Amino acid sequence: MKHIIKNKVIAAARKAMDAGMLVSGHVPEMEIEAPKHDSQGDLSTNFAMVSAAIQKMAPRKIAEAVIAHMEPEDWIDKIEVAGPGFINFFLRPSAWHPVVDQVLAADDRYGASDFGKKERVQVEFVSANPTGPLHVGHGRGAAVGDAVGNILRFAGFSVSKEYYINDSGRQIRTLGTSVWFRLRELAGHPVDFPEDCYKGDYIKDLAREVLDREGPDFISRDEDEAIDVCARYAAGRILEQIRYDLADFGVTFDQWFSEQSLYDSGRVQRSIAVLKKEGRVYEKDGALWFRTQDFGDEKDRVVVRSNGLTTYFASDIAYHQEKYERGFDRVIDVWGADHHGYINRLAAAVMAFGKQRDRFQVILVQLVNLLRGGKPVQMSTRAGEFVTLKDIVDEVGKDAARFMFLSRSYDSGLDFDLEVAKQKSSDNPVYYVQYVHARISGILAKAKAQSPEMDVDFNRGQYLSKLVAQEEIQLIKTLAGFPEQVEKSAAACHPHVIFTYLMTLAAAFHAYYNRHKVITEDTELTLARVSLVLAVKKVIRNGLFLLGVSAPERM
RNA sequence: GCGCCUGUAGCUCAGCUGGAUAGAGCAACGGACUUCUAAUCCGUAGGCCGCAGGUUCGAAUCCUGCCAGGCGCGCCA
Repeated sequence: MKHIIKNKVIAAARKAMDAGMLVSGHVPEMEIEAPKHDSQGDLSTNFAMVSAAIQKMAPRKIAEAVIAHMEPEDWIDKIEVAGPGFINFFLRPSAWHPVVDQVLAADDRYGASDFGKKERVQVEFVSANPTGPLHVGHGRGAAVGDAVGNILRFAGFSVSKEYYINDSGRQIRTLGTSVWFRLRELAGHPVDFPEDCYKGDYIKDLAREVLDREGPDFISRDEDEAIDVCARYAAGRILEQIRYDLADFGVTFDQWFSEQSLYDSGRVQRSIAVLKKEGRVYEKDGALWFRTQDFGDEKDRVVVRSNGLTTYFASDIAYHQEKYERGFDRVIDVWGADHHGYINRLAAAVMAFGKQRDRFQVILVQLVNLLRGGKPVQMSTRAGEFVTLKDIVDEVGKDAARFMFLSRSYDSGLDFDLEVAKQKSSDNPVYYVQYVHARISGILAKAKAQSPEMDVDFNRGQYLSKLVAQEEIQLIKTLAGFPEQVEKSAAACHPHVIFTYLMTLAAAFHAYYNRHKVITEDTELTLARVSLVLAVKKVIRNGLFLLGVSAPERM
């Protein structure tokens, strides 16, 4: 509808110019949008205002000239000039009816587009160290990364979702040490458990498993070797659990990428060699420094420590170089907000490898405030006391958790109240939206039962001219807005745009539902309304799908 | 001190690539179930858009400064 209006405006402007009422034929970028108030019509354009400078005319004069040359249409009621020069279009219901048909025809592709032009995008998210279970913060990152991937894919990007496994380095070693100490405890050797080791109960479980597998003689193994065995076993098991928990949360990846593999393949050393060759690094105090300041970082960063070990940064450089070599046009990393200090140095690395800055993007997800009935839930990672993602999914369910995580912009901190997420009421947005889907399913089932000859699933927008109620037109207008919202959400990588849209659509439906019966005595009206609610059902489902939330037939 | 994020109704937040009279949910108050699911709806009330300048025909939106909160500033990951 918007581009039809836009074309009409352009055509009218040309005619106005031919008639000598406008001086320039130049058509600037204009907006066609739905005004906030009904008194301002159904659609509105700022064409006259943005043309004022070019035409050297008052906006309202331009608007009047354009309207005067507009071809009349039977679906346009009237066109007005308003405010500083807006051109407002008041449409008849027939203008909106084709939308229902479009939704039904496109079905699960309604809202999809080629906006991304198949650009290859990698979205890397979660990427938690396999040293312990995923916690709440990881949950938000997982929900965001997964939804961003879904949305970009739907908007025509070629998307790959990836998990980077930090299975190398000191933390894994610490994990091994933690298990080893607990294992010795189990075997009856009193130990002084180190302060910097992982303290959660899961470490004890892992120690028990290692002991069972390796047998009692394991205790007398060389400590260095034993820690290594513990580390490898524990990391493997924890990663397995992470995969499982993510799958339960509805998150799957196209690729799991091991940090260790970058070392094994010599990739890290090669990247460092390239930096050396290109003079990007220098030695100071026995360490090797990367001149990240040349690319806008606040200070240079160490890639090889004076003890000869590489830093985490070194493998990250190699990893990101490898991403581009795999052919991705754009790389998006989803990180917790506490890692923001890391962006500039990695961006420097990307630029050092000759990539444009905008091909690397970091989505910083702000922290989650976990509450229970309004009161903060106390957590201490050091003491190993924290609420895991699994705990949350077990308590409130996957759908409620995901919807809650995606309800706000990730730029803002998020209050996640377990009590609210569990409530089956209007306090809980997920049910508000899912309820629409379930309600419509109920209606369609009843319609089918009453008139078996009416095949609602193959309904193709019949008797749509019967749809004239204000709530019906409002509902169709909202349906018409979905593709644009998907595009907006994709362009900004903001999943909450879809959340907000779904809430709006749900509200429009509930308002309609409470005012009008779908199944009436009038067969034609009933068929028209069945088409309409079927279209609503499909759009709700498509939107929920993008957020990774299910659309239930019954509640 | 420096950097990133945030500041909008009592609370939680949308709106931020500039547009008309700033929106939603919760909480408060008053209504609607003989109905295709009341997990819903309708109404009322609630605002120096943190403060001060600037740019603009027009600023919650862009720029600058300040104030407040969160996070970060390692040869850790």
